[in-house]
Amino acid sequence: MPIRVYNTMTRKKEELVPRELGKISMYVCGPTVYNYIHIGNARTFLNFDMIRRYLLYRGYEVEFIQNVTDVDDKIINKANEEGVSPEVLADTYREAFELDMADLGVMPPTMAPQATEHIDDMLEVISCLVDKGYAYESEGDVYFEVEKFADYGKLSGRNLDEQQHTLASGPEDRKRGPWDFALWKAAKPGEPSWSSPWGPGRPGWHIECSTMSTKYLGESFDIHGGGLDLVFPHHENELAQAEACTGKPFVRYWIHSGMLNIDMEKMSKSLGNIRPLREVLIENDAQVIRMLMLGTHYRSPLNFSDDSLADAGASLERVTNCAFNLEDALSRAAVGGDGKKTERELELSKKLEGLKDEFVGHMDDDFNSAAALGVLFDVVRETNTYVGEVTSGGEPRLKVSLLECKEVLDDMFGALGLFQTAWGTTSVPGEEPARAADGGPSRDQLVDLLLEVRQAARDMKSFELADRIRDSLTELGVRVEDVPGGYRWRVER
RNA sequence: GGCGGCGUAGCCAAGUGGUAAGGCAGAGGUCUGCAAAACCUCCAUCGUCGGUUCAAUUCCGACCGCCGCCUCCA
Repeated sequence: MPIRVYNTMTRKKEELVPRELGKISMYVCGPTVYNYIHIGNARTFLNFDMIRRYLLYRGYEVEFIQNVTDVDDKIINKANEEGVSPEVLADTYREAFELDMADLGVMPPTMAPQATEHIDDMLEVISCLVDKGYAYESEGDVYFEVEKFADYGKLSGRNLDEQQHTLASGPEDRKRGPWDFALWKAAKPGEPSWSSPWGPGRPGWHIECSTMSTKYLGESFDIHGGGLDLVFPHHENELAQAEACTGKPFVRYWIHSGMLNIDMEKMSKSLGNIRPLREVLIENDAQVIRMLMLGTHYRSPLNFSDDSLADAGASLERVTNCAFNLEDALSRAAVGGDGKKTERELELSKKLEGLKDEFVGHMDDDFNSAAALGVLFDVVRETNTYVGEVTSGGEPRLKVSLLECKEVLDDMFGALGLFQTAWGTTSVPGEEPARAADGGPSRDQLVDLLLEVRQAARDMKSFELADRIRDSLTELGVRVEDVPGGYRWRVER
């Protein structure tokens, strides 16, 4: 079964057929590094990380390029405010961005080209456009002449004559048409600049993406992504530049991530409701944020609030509980006698197999992570039921069937990017690494010792003492649960 | 004004021309010394009004409400 993706250009779901068999070339617009990113940015990057990981899961080789815009009005202004050079400012926030992404468990791009390191490449494209008559120089600026590009508007479905053209504060008089946009901006005093055939200046915003995406991925690469708000004008302009210059289709599939609102309102400076990712991460595990994002289809609007965050946390806990309890059961399960599955185990295998197919079916359908999560929770239920049977003794159960549950769960986590580190390794709860000791007793040993004492107290019906031990451990963040014939514990995250 | 999207249970959120996944919360039950976790059961006719159809929440139309974009924007 093929993967189907919604293509913004055609406004339809289409079968994903890569340019090259088994290989996906993908470009996602990255940050302008003038500030810490906010939770809305994070949504977009998490969505594309999910998409990338799913493509990997489905066996594609994925080349993932994400640019860093490190020269721009916003950067220059912010640098002036802070009294540092634009270069230093951009470097600072680029590094912060990389840390944020790592915290979120977003895989680093295959390559993260920076605009300032590709000025020459951009100048080449601009020259190409000037030579072909699509661009013109005007007082040291160079503009793309929208009227010359017949297909202009095909991505965003706009007819420019019918658009409200709010006059920008820019140099309107230097442009031939109101929709013409800058490829090159003449330098003003004190601004970073590079020399060009049209005098010193710096590139416009859109040109870097056309240039760098094509440079690294070639013509007509597979997927171009970004936030929905970039469709117009950013992507429309990128497309115009690239296709005007090369004469070939720029991109095969345009994918756009839906916007995130805060408490039902658009996040904006004027409303003062911007939520920096870093702040959110102080009180919330990255996995909670990912869970929240996965719960809504990537193209739908998503409302972000403390309530929605709490909600996501609660459902994530159901998953982590399952993982912990599964791990615990695994540690106490019998190897499994003659290794032959009983009717029960055969039924379980069959069910898991079916759920896995369902899961893939949902993800194949335009990366429907919300529906896929539904299936994940079905697996959680099956696992919990089986783990319950194992834990409560009765007939001996097969370890291999527990491992089967684990395999399916881990598989789905990987496909969704849940519990994955930025570097492609997993950190699924339950698989606690051995706690290091300094030669003395380890934490585990001490906790187990306490719990053995508690168990003895319970056996003697000294419930007051038993509860005291449990309560004290709870206060210390150690969660104790009794199971038939024993106990299990874990450290709360 | 142009383009686009949305309106599904208390909340979040999938989805389908044939009587609606999943999560959270809630109610009841099982298990437990208690608790926790878990399991079981219960909890919606899908904004309104028309139309097409044997059958619509799902298709079409109108209307109401909400939202995004229209060169800052993930």
